[in-house]
Amino acid sequence: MNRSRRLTLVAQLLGGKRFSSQEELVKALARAGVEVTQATLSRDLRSLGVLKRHDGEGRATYELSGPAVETLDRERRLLDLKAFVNDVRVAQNLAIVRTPPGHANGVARAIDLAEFQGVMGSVAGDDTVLVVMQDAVLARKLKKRLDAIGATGVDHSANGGSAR
Amino acid sequence: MNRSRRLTLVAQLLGGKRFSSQEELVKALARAGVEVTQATLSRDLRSLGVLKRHDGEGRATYELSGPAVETLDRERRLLDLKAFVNDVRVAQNLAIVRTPPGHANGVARAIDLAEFQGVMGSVAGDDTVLVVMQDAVLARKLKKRLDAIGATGVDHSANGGSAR
DNA sequence: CACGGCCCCGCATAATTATTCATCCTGGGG
DNA sequence: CCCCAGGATGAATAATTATGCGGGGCCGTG
Repeated sequence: MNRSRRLTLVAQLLGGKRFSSQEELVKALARAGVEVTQATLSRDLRSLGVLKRHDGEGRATYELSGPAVETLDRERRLLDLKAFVNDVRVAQNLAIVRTPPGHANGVARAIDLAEFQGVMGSVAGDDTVLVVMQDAVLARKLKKRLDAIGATGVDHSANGGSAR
Repeated sequence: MNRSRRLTLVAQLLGGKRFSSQEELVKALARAGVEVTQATLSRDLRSLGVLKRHDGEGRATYELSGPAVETLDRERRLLDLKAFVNDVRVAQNLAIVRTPPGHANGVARAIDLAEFQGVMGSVAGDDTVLVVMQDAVLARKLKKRLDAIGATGVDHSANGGSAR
């Protein structure tokens, strides 16, 4: 198992579930067949630009750096769309995009920056992005585009549970 | 020194300089005349929703993840409308308001509080507020009002209903 | 005034995360 | 083949952050 493969896996795990400590993540990696120590993981998280946030009263969550960071290259945005769009539904001129917990923001930004035709704006919650489209036709077109991007790869099945 | 004052100060400090550990922040607070222990600060950071991220190579940074202050008075909210509404678009009966990252919530509250005519409710993401209006006409009117406020001063003649 | 409930805080300490140091590989030269 | 440089990693440990517990202050009630 080489390092960059491991980094990818870590990113995927973060996308799929909420982790509140590095030890948790170490165990998840172990279950996925990758054994590393917390020390290594700490280094990995740093190079991935992962951040730790406290949601409300209580537990911490590791998240891949979202929109706020400058390090948002095209590469990364595409990854967001590819890896973290779970489902897209359309209602009138609105598109509802489901993501793993905590990734709505990143996906929303990715959608904004991708400048799909007809996007008026989007609002991100925790695991849902609401995209307002100019009209129903363009909304359906957006869904197709996103579905297509998601179909092209990125394995989501790496870990066990989902948090919501 | 009252707690919420301290929280405000912490938020200001975070906005002005990079801090990479709570101890640093504790010292900065001390210089500003507020003495607290790291324990208290840890709790403060949590309630402010502050996050810690690692920039590129090396050091960590604490950042606010949302609106800096939690107790906003009316004065302040109107300021939000003036300063943080970047753009307003209308689609059907919805208004999409863009703000600087992290200010959507503040702006949303400000909109609710201003009680513009026809506002049914609003949802805030990170940098976007979705305002649901009674109908398209009122939505367009809202856009005009917000545009006007942004261009000039604060408009005090708002009226109407809000839901939230 | 006494009492109970709350909230906030500091202290001490537990829990978590980052780093230091020693290895172990790997890939060139020489 | 031998040696060196660089990168990655684990083990141990330092540094940082979170928290259990108890104390103190502040109401509202009886």
